[in-house]
Amino acid sequence: MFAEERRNKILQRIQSGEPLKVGAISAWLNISEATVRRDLQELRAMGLIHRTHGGAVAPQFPLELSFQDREVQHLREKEVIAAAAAQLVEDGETILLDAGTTTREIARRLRGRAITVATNSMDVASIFSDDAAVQVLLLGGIWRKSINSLVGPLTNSLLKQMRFDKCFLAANAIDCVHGVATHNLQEAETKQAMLAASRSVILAADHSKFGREDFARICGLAELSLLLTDSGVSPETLAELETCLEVQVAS
Amino acid sequence: MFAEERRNKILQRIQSGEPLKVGAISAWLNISEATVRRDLQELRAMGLIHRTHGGAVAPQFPLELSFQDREVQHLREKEVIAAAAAQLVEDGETILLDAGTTTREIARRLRGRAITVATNSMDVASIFSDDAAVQVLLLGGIWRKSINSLVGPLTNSLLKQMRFDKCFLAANAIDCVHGVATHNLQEAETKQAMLAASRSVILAADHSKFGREDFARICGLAELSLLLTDSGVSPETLAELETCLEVQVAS
DNA sequence: ATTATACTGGTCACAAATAATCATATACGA
DNA sequence: TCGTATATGATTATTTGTGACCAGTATAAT
Repeated sequence: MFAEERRNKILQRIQSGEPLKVGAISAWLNISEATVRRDLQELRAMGLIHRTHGGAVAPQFPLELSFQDREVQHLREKEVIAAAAAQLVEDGETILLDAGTTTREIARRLRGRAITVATNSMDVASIFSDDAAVQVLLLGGIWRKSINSLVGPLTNSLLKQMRFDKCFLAANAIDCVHGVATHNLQEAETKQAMLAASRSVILAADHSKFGREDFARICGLAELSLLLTDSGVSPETLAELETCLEVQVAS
Repeated sequence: MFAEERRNKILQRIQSGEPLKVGAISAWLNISEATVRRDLQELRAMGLIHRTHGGAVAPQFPLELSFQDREVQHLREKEVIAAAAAQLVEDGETILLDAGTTTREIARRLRGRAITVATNSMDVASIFSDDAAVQVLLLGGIWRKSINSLVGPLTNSLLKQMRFDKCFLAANAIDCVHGVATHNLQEAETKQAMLAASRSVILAADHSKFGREDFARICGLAELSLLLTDSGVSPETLAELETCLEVQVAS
């Protein structure tokens, strides 16, 4: 039996919706499990099946493709940072929340508080959808569907008319020399406007963001009020950062 | 049973709107609660579910909105009106869509068109969440969660800075003498601002709205460019309306 | 407010599955 | 026939999924 033949047989059964185990295929076709795994690897590389631990199933296009398939990186760290961030917020304050997975975590911790939250992120806003305590002000703008947030000149001009107690900012890259940056110029502009509209600016960023550079510069570190990060940051980096601004390590 | 399979099962039940408890899932699938929590954590990280204490529910937005259809009154009429409304829109135009069930139907008919849609309704915006053709401009403002739209002085002042080709307006009450009205003063103000920001204003309203009065007046009938309604309107009412403005009966 | 209960995330350990490596067998062309 | 390339099977170290336990914390009841 040729390899090609084998793979077709496997593919057929899996595409019919039947989940197959490696051991079952091995016994069925009288080949070693190593070979089965190699076959499945091939099929997966072609996108014809979805590999799981122990076997394979048919790929589900309808669900997976329509949603953000990217998982949240460093979820643990973000949660720790978010908990610390929420403690910085006092009742009655007006808070500006940037778009991002970290700020989304912060939003979750702010549910039920007697505050006003302004944001340009649909994800952040949606967290308060059933929250009667938090008043949500959604900034207007062009809806960038890929990141599910509102950007553009309208968003920026809106921010010029407002003043917030605290702003929680997110960023992709933080570097002592080059400052804070993100990947998109338009987003960077919006973040700059947020920064200018807030009395106190707190950058919430896990340790993976440090020492990285990115295209669109937002601001220098000195312009921030506080840098909130997790304990994964190396002592050297931490020391270096602390020469530029106040740093709080959440744990 | 593979982890993937398990998560799909869980996801399916939760997305159907059923709130699930950790213990219930554990018993249902014969897995430990620890594993259930890890699964839910995965799904949450992907943004597919909303985690709560003790279990999980479907995320509020935008998933739910595009699927869940609240009971719409006069749906048949609204669909007819919406189809006619969509035909009035030309490619390249900038369209302003009011909040309301009729305008939501119009939005559905505009999917895939090469246009820019501005709206203060989260429901309307969400219809274009997976539409690459339509550029969506979401107006900012205070999020009134009960009607899922954005209102307030900010929304109104934003509209002053814009100019739209066409505006599709919704209203609760239409009367030849008393004009167009709705139930909420704040909403009425926003609708007035919409009216002022558009070259052409089309009021989309099914026949049940005629001859009714309501608290917050929006404008007189003469200020509208076109009244779009369904064939359920009585001949007398129709004749009366036509003395005030242009009327199109969709069928 | 205080207690009681339930849920949570963390760590550990165990088992299963995997990828990496090596050895062997087979096929093919020179 | 030989040498090479490819496929397969076996072995092993590593990774991953799972369940049990525990300390901390949120929710609910009083």
